Amino acid sequence: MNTEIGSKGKESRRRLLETAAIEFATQGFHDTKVSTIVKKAGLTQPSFYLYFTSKEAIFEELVTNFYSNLRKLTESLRLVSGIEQIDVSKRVLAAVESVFRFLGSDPHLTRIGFFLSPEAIQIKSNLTLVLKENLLAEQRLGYFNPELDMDIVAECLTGMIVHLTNSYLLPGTKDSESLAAQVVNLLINGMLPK
Amino acid sequence: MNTEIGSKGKESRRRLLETAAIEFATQGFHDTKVSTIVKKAGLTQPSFYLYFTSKEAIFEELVTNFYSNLRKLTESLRLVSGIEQIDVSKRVLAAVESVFRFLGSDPHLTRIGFFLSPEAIQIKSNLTLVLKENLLAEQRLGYFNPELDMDIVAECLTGMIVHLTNSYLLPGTKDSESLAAQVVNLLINGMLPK
Amino acid sequence: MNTEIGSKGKESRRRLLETAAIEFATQGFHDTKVSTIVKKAGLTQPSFYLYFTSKEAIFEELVTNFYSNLRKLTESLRLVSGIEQIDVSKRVLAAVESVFRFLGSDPHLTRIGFFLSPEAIQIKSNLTLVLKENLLAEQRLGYFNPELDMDIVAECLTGMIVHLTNSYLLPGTKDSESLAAQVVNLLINGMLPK
Amino acid sequence: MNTEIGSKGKESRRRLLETAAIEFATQGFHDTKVSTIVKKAGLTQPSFYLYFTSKEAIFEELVTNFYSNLRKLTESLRLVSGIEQIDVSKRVLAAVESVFRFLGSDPHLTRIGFFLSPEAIQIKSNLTLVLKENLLAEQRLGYFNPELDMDIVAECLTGMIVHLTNSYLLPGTKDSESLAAQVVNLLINGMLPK
DNA sequence: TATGAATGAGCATTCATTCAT
DNA sequence: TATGAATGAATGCTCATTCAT
Repeated sequence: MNTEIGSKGKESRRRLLETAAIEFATQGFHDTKVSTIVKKAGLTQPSFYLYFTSKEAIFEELVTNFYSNLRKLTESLRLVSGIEQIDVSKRVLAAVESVFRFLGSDPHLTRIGFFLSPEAIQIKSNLTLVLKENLLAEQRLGYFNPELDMDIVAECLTGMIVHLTNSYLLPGTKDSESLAAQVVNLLINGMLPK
Repeated sequence: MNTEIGSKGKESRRRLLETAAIEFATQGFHDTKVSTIVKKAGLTQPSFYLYFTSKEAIFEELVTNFYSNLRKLTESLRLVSGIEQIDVSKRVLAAVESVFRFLGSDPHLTRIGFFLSPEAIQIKSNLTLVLKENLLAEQRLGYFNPELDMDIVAECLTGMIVHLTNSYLLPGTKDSESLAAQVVNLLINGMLPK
Repeated sequence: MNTEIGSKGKESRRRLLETAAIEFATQGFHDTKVSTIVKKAGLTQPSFYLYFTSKEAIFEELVTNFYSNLRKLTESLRLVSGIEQIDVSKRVLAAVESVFRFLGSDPHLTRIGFFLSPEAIQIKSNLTLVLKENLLAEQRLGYFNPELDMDIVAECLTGMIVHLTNSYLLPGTKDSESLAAQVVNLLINGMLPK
Repeated sequence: MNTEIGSKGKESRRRLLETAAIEFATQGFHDTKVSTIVKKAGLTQPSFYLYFTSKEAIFEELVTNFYSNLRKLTESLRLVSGIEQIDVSKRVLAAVESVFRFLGSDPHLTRIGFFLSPEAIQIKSNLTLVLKENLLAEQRLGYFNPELDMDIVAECLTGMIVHLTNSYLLPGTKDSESLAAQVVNLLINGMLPK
């Protein structure tokens, strides 16, 4: 931990992170053994501790990576809301689509951050928050029913996204675009016949 | 060894299940120790194995309990759909409300069955299935937009229910009735202004 | 750690303490392995942790045992000082002799308490203190040179005792009585010819 | 690999020895890590093995340094005994004083040689030996009580010196001169009133 | 029905040491 | 003369589980 890490070390460290992500995502935290990680990364146990202080630490780093990526996404969502778009549906659709695309971009990390980490609740609520803000802005502009409690709406949207991610996106059964389209259509138009 | 369990034994067994449910729900499977369960249940470790063959077994029994309760609920939902009700909203509301009430009735078991068990996906899909069937029936009767893919709608509904359960119901922040009302209103009417 | 310890358990615990004392005394703390202790005590590693929370804990218990035995001795020395004795030499001799006898009674514990434990300094200073008090009492009664700094004298006496214990008593080269006699004679009469 | 050590290398080697002495003296052998030594010496682990074959080796070298310094001292003590001095007390005092001064000159090395090394007993007995020889010479000249067993007297003197070194000299509470004065006075005159 | 005592199997972590450069 | 990277070999400790009573 003392010595500076050169390019070879960085590569080893990267490989450990990558392998660990797969293991954690598929086996869970406890059933993932340090011995397995290093074996699959082509290293030995002591090397692991050259780069990470503990099994907890590498897990936490993965969670943090996911979280900070998610934050970048939510930042961008906040900005997008200002950009002009033809109609509300399209604007919301674009947002939800980008969320699904993000979640599908690194399935292992998503599984870890959303379903395995103790901070999952906090992480999800970060997403909920930005969704709510955008929805509130639209509501103020008169695009949405003013009686809706946007706290709940945002939670519902998060719930749908999380669940569909688990059911269709991570297994690869459906793609981000079609999921987003259906979620947004349902949410905006409701179920009643036209 | 294989003698029938008397009343005292039944009581011990019940206490173990009860304690285990709390521990599993709050600590997770791996961080729950058999030693802790028995200590809190006022027994010793060997006694545990008088009633359960393993730590996995008691966990599985809790999951099974949750699952079979859920099945009873879904059976009742199927029946209810036949019963006459003034309008669609009321019928759907009644269903969603009963689901929330069920999920809130034993929070520890819900947490275990929905969030901790490896069968969580299967269990949720059982709920999704019955929701879908009911929605399909209404759709066939013309109450819902015929273009809606009820598979997705049901998954979305499940997603909302699961997430709100986690965010509001289990922590006790909101009650089943208000949660159900808001979910159903949103789902049926959508977000557009009237 | 939870369950009450019955007679069989007490015996196992005693055996572990006994074995550990030998190992620590002969190998030192770090070179004593828990695996060795349990093997020599006829047990397995987990059993060790049934009775002691850690390797540090069993070591500390041995140190504490030594220390509390020593305290009993020093208490008795304090009392003895009141008892009438023919002359000073005899009184001092009796005290020093009892110290040597104590130190020789459990050589392993003595080695641990005096030479291996981090509290060794404190433990020795406890002995020094009681020696000083007794010497001071005699000095006040006019039996000793009033110019002597009894702090230093007591430290010197402790130093002699500790060193001779290490050089002659623990190896078994000389016995308590002769060691005490020579130390006391030297200390009281000095080296000058009569 | 086997090249001579240049001035830069000598400096590194010296720094390692110096740092190691501090670490060993304050942490003990096992709790001193090679990684810590090199870090504090501003080097890396492989460099350590450029100068010392093992952790044991550097420790041994420190012990040897102490031992050979001590031998120089004992040689000088042997010589001094021939030099004329006004009276016995002064001669003995000079000897004890020089011992204390030596022991106080490099506290870390003293701690290592006297209290940490496995050869501590042998090292101390070297000191004891020369003290005994000097005392015996004086005794033969009639300056000391002919009945005294000089083996024991020398051991006692060593014990006092060692203990006072630990209690007062190394902590810096008292200086060599006053310690020597009190030890010698006590030893020569004894405790009885004049 | 219950328990005091014991254990097999495993796991994270540490550290002195070395290889290749 | 120096170091980034890596490792062999241990070791303390935990936990679910069982034996004998």
